[in-house]
Amino acid sequence: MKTDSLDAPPPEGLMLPVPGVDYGALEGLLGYALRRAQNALYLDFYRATAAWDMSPQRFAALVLIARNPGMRQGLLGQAMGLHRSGALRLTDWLTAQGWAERRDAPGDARTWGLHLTSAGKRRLVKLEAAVAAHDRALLAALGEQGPALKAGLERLAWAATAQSTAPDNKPRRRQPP
Amino acid sequence: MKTDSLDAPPPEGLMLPVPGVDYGALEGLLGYALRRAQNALYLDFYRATAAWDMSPQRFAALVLIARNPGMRQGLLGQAMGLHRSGALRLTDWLTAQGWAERRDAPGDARTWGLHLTSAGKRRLVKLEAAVAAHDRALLAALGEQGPALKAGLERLAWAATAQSTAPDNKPRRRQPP
DNA sequence: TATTGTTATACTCTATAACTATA
DNA sequence: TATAGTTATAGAGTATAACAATA
Repeated sequence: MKTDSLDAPPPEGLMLPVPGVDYGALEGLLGYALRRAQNALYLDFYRATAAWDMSPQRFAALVLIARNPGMRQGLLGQAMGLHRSGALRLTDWLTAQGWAERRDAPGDARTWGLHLTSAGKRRLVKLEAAVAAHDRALLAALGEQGPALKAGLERLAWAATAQSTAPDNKPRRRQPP
Repeated sequence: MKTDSLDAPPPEGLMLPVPGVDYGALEGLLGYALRRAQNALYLDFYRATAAWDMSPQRFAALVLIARNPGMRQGLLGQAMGLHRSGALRLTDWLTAQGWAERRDAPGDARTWGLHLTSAGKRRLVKLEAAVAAHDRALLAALGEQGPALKAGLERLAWAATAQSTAPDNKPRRRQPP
């Protein structure tokens, strides 16, 4: 199951409109506008977190573990839309870098409880501040329409979910060649 | 240069809020809302284009080539934020699948002119209709705030670009280990 | 000397499938 | 029998670097 993805390397460059190129139907698409915005946001995220070896996904995992100490690896994957194996690799990286650690979970010997290390908690404070500043600057640039945009994105996520999970719209994965 | 990316496989699952999980600072971030929306939109794009072996990126390339017949491979990459080698692979796939073809470009013997094949043009009509329907349904679900959302996304892309390319904010790529 | 496209290679992210241990 | 996590493997997408041909 492969294709065009959500979590990939930071883009080589910006998807800025190139003068002289006709974008045709793309200009009118909400999906394309979303893609362009995310492309730009990703690049700015990497810039804002240059002092850490961070990615939007890793950052989200750190926040989730911080706020839900002892959470299972599988639950982390579920919250992030990842397969179990993806959650494993992500957790491996976080532990290897000293951000988090696996501890025995009470009750079920099959599972780990994920926790931030002391160093991880300490480092996360500054990292969260950097991400918050990056996000705040964007929101500020949008002026009074910022909050409406965020609300709109949340509605959009909901609408797309409803549409792709509707009973007569069978979900689909990419076909093998 | 690797990490978390824009074009990767369709996500395993939706990034829906999981009951009982505390999302902490993520809930307030514009960037996280954007990510969630794109996750859902990607999944719905794949559903809507199930009759083709399509991805948002491939679709964008097809539209660009259709509207700019004879465009160079490098220009395609530039418009899509891709490295030359990425544009090459993308073009290889489009030609292998019979969507497009490389023709000699007049004037410069180093470059190709990219064109849709006749079959590609024919197939693109239905594909564009399917994508447009998918996008229109989302826009409809947003009601009268749809156009504002699209405009907001365009402003957001602009703001993030301005922020990451500001003179005192040096752009950055992920560091090697 | 710079640019276009190519080749070869490597890395990251993701998924699938089979396996182990536990429930 | 089902679930959590693991291991091993494969595939897609992207990038880097060196190269040839052309400008």
